[in-house]
Amino acid sequence: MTQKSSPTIDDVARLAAVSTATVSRCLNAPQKVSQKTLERVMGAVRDLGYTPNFAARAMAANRTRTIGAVIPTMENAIFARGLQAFQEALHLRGYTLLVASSAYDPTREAEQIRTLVGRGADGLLLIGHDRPDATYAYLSDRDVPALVSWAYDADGALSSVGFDNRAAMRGLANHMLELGHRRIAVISGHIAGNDRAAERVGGIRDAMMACGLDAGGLPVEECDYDIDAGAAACGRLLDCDPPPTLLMCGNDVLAVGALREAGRRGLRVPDDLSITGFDDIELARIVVPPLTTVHVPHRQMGGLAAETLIGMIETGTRPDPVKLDSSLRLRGSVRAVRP
Amino acid sequence: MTQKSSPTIDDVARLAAVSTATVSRCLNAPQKVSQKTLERVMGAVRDLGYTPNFAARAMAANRTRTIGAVIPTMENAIFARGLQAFQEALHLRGYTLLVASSAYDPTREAEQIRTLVGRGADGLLLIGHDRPDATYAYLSDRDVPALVSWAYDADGALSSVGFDNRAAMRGLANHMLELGHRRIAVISGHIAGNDRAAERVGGIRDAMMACGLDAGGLPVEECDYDIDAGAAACGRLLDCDPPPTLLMCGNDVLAVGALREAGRRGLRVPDDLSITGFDDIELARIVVPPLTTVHVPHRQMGGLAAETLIGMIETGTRPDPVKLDSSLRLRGSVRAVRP
DNA sequence: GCAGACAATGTAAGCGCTTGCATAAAGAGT
DNA sequence: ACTCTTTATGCAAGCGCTTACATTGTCTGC
Repeated sequence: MTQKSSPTIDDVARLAAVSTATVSRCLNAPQKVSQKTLERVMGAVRDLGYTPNFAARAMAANRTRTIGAVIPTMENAIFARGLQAFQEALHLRGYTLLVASSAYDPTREAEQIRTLVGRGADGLLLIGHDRPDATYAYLSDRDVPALVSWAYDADGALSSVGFDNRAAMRGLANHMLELGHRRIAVISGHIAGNDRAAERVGGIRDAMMACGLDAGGLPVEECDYDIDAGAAACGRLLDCDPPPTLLMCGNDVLAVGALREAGRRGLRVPDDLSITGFDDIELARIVVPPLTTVHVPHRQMGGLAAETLIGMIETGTRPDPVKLDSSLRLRGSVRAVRP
Repeated sequence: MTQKSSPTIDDVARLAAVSTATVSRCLNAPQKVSQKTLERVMGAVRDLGYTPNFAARAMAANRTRTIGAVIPTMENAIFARGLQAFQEALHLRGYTLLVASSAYDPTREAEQIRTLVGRGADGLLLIGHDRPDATYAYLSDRDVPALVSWAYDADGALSSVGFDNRAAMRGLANHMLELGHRRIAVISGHIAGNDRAAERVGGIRDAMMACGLDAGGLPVEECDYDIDAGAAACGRLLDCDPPPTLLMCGNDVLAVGALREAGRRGLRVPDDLSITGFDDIELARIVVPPLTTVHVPHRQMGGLAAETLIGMIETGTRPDPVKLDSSLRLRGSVRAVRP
């Protein structure tokens, strides 16, 4: 049914009156071929509308110039944006991106990794460090270069190009403590299997402890990373007595949910309740009031991750981990506590 | 460097003491193999951690159970959502999705189509009908099943599973005319090469003409599909004298941009200016005021497109086009004109 | 004019899988 | 007991490309 009549390299070779080897060289290493032959062959390629068969190429060359990425979800714009930058950088170097998502499930992640490797990915980009040993064993068995992003851990099984989630959230929490907030509650994504979520909550605790506060009593609601779940979690936290003056959320999506729930209850943000996010997606600037959040350097991270991973693939070396800087974005969703 | 030691079908065959043909059958047609052999082979597969090599498989079988989709952009959540549904439906049938984006550029779209076909896509999903004849010629040359979504045209070169953009926007425009709006302006995405954009503007003109209004004088600003461009276009239209009482936008993203610009200028929406969108993405319900818009049945469309395309691939028939219904979502961003 | 070096091209062996066909084994029917 | 099915398995030919190696042609420099 499919590709009834796609021209093959043999057709091109015949039409240009050369061997298939020469056609292959014209496509992959033109400098090895005489000008005259090159033109003739490229003419034949054009006339036939020839496109090399990817599978055959992958099989013969044992590389695909394809890189796989397994991200937790496409739903959150922050990953979409980061991948966009990653993809653009790959494209400049002649690589193609294959994306799969794991829905924050380690089992699915392992499956997706296998699929991508089976599809011939020359290297992999993964998010965060927290995954089963078996997955790491698989990667090292197969000798597949892999890089972690979105997190930074100098001692991880894989090298990383990311930022320090803990320090970033600590910075934000410090700022909030300076504004006088003491009744703090947290809405976090599920922490199991998600080091970014764990580190962010950890950063808040760090800041509280440095202030001499009891971080053990910090109310933390874990939920899925979507607006409705964020709203529900916000509701549960607001029902506490006394209610918090500040809600720190694991990402902007949860914060938007919290904002909505606060509005539904007639609370004014930031006068009655301050809310913070994390990621700095476009949404953070569009909601009313705009969200105070942590800006994640997604473009820089994507670009650098691409360069680094390509380096690993082409030179076979393990790179030094890179820690990028995040920064605070102070906007209207927070204010100081009334004295 | 890559896949130093991935086990092959030969390794499995040796370990299970059968031929490679039997291993292949265990994986692809288990009912053709005796229970005993099946178990032995599957055990070997598990022990070795064997994953079939995709490229080899594609080459030998000349099909990949992969479907390609070329969408205008990943940035707009409406495509992301629609693809999500498409992908889920494909997955149920054992197919995998490969996505590429064209940035609304017909040349890039043609490239991406070639790439996907070169990668062995068994079929393609494309958005809209407006593309060069050469692209259609390529597809029919190669006998690649392809389906159009997001638009409906009974006479298109390809069959479609979509909705009537013109009728949908006409419905919204009718409603706005009933509310008394007469000074209407439009913010549209670029119309060249984009039948959806063209049809939506056409739908507004239809409604106006049916009301006896001069559709020729309708101010239309074309711009890129992003928030900033929408805001800028909104600014240009508001500078007209007299300014419009209603801004109809080609999609929700543009409408959010318009909303922002109106706010920046101190105009109250909907009291001073009504604004409408199109698509009904999540954002439409989150902005203040929430957007009146047209709900696109993206989930239904994605699911049905998947079924239809798989049908085309597996039976080789050309299906009847399907027209789905869109519906209005009336929210706070519009109000009747003061008498 | 000729050895030596280099550039351009061809030859052919796979890469890891699927599948048509041949073969072998096991029942079924008479 | 013997043939005829039916079922399970093996054999081996590709699928369309890349690339190591062999071959041929073209200059250099002496």
